[in-house]
Amino acid sequence: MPELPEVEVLARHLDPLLKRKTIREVRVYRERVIRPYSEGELQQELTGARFKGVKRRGKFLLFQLKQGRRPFELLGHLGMTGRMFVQPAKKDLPKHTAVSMSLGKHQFVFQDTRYFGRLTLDLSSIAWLGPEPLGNEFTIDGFREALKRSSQAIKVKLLDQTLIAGVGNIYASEALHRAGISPQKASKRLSGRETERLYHAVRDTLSNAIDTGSTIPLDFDGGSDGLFYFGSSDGSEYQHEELLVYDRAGEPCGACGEPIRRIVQAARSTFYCRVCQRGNSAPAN
DNA sequence: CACCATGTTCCTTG
DNA sequence: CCAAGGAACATGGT
Repeated sequence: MPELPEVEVLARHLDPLLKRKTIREVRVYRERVIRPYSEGELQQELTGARFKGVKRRGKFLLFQLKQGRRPFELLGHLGMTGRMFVQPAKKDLPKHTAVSMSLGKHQFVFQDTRYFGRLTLDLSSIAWLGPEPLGNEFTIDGFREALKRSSQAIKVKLLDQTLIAGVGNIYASEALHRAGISPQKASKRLSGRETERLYHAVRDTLSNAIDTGSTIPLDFDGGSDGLFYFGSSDGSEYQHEELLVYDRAGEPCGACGEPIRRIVQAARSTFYCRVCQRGNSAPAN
C-alpha cells in the first residue's frame, strides 16, 4: 500500500480513530518489524501512552504519543504489503499480524505479509529524507540542482528518497508519462523546461492520487487490502483507472494509442509510452 | 517450477 | 571516497 498518496490517506484515516486513545497492551508477533528494539522495550515505552495524532513524512507514518507529560513518536512504514487499521478488540487478528495494541474496545493492528514494514521507536530513517513533494521545501531550483549532477536515469532518480520523499515505483512512471519525459533520460540531461514539467507532474500526480484515494471508503477491518490504487474493498476499481501507464504493458497509450512498454531499470519495472515520452537515453558521464 | 510484486538497507563493484 | 548496481529481506499471486 505504500507510496505517498496511500500513506497520506491512511494517516488521515487513522488520526481520528487513534487520537486520545490509550495503549493498554502491546504484542509483537514479529520482532523484525520493531528492530532495533525488543518487544519488552516497546511494551515499556508504549504501555499507558496516549495517541495525540498521526502524521506522514514521505512514505512514513509518524504516531505522536504522550507518556504522561513526555511527548515522543513512533515511526511506521508499510513496506510493500503492510496494512494498519483499527478493529474491534474481540475480533481475531489476521494472518501475518506483526504488532497489535489494545485500546480498550478496539485494537490497533499492523499486519504485513512480507514483513518489510516497520513500527519502531527508532526514528533514524527519516533523517535523510528529501523535501516533501507537496510542501514548500520542494522547489524547482532545488530539484534542478539535485538532478544536475547525476547521470542516473531520471526514473531511478525519482525513487531516491533523499531527492524527494515519497515517490515510489508506480507514481514515478506515472509522473514521467504526465511530463512527457523518457524514463531512461539521464537526470543531468533534462532541459530547464523538462525539469519544470516534471516538477509539476510529480506534484499533480501525487495530489490527484490523494484526492481520488480520499473518496474511497477505507473500511480496513472489513478485510480490504487497503491498496486503493488496485480497487477498494467492495471490488470496484476507480483509482486503478487513474493509472495511465503502470502495469499496462501492451495496452494502448491513452494519449496516442502506442502500446505501453515495460522495461527494467535498477531491477524494477518501468512503464512508459515511447511516443509520448521521447528523449535521449544516452548514458553520458 | 519460473517469474513477478507498491520498499529500504546493506554489500559489492567500478 | 563516491556513485551505481545488485542482492537480501519474506510471502504470495499468476
